[in-house]
Amino acid sequence: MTRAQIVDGAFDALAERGLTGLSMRRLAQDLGVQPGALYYHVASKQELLAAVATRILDGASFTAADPRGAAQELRAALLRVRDGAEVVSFVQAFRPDVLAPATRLRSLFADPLGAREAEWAARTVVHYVLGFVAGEQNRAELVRAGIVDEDPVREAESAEAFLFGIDAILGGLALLR
Amino acid sequence: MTRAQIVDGAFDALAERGLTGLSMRRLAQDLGVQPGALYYHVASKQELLAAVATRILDGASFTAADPRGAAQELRAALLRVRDGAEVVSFVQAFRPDVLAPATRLRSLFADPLGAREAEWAARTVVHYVLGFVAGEQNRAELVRAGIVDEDPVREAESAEAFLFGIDAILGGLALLR
DNA sequence: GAAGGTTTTGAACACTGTTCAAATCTAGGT
DNA sequence: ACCTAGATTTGAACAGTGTTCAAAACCTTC
Repeated sequence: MTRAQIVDGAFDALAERGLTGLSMRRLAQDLGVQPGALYYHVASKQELLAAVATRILDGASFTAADPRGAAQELRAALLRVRDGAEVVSFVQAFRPDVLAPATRLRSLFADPLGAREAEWAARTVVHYVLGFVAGEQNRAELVRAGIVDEDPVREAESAEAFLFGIDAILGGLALLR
Repeated sequence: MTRAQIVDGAFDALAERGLTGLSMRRLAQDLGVQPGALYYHVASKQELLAAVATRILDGASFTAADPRGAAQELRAALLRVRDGAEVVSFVQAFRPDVLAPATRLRSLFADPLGAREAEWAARTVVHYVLGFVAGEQNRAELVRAGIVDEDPVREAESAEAFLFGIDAILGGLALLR
């Protein structure tokens, strides 16, 4: 039993059962081990979730040269796994450096803007992306739980809606150069 | 013991001890009652938090005629109570209508934009405000817990940073008219 | 004072994350 | 082959969570 196996298991459990279905006990059960064994390899559930969040963000290569593409990459990576945005948001709360990948985003703004403003610009984009995708995935969870009905129109338009906001933000940032 | 008293107690407990310090048992203890008694007046903790979130948002009168002022009002209301943004975000996840006050925001965009776009614009602003304030308050919690040091510079600039993002978004939205 | 409805209790259920001494397993060295 | 030392795992417990529900207590109204 290695740490990597545990992180993998947590990632898979998250993808399959969502964040509410991811408990240390259930994870241990999946791995065929007692709960206490996990704590030899992992300090806490928070630390484990931080590793999972990093794995989620690894899905975004952040190769795009423009902020628009980077934002789309980030959204895609978050959407790839159930509750992805919520996990990243949660981890960001106590480990703000999880979004170090977003440093790339910041540097994309560094040209026209000052250092401080580039930081603010990157954060603006990240807040929006995280909030938007969390909203998408939350709705998906409500649908899955049968609390609200599916909304095919909204789903079909979600990419368009996302880009509407991104383009507004980026357009506004361009004005502030 | 009335429902209003329970919501008040929950609100006060939230303001004093934060979201992690707000349990049904502790709340019952504060009110000098057994935990089970709460469930005669309140269906669940989720429902209770929804009521608390509504109370938090009541702090924002949303009288401002411009989106910029409305966003500042929303931020102020969230900042008024500890973990305010997180609570509202959480409630929004299963009761999207909590931000019905933001309907006002949407109508502010309805003039230059179409109905669909006005909705997207309002959501963009709300995502940003919620994310930004959650970030502020999370940092405050980390400071309170002694995990990170205070950052007076950042704190002093937070209002400026907030408006930077808001102005970028609103400026960009104005371009899309 | 008795009846009836409203509210509270007290105890339990089924979970949660986490800790830790004791048992087990796995090398390495003699 | 045996033994020792270190690395893992177990099993049980601790302290907490939200929630339920029969039974008790409390009001009111007749």
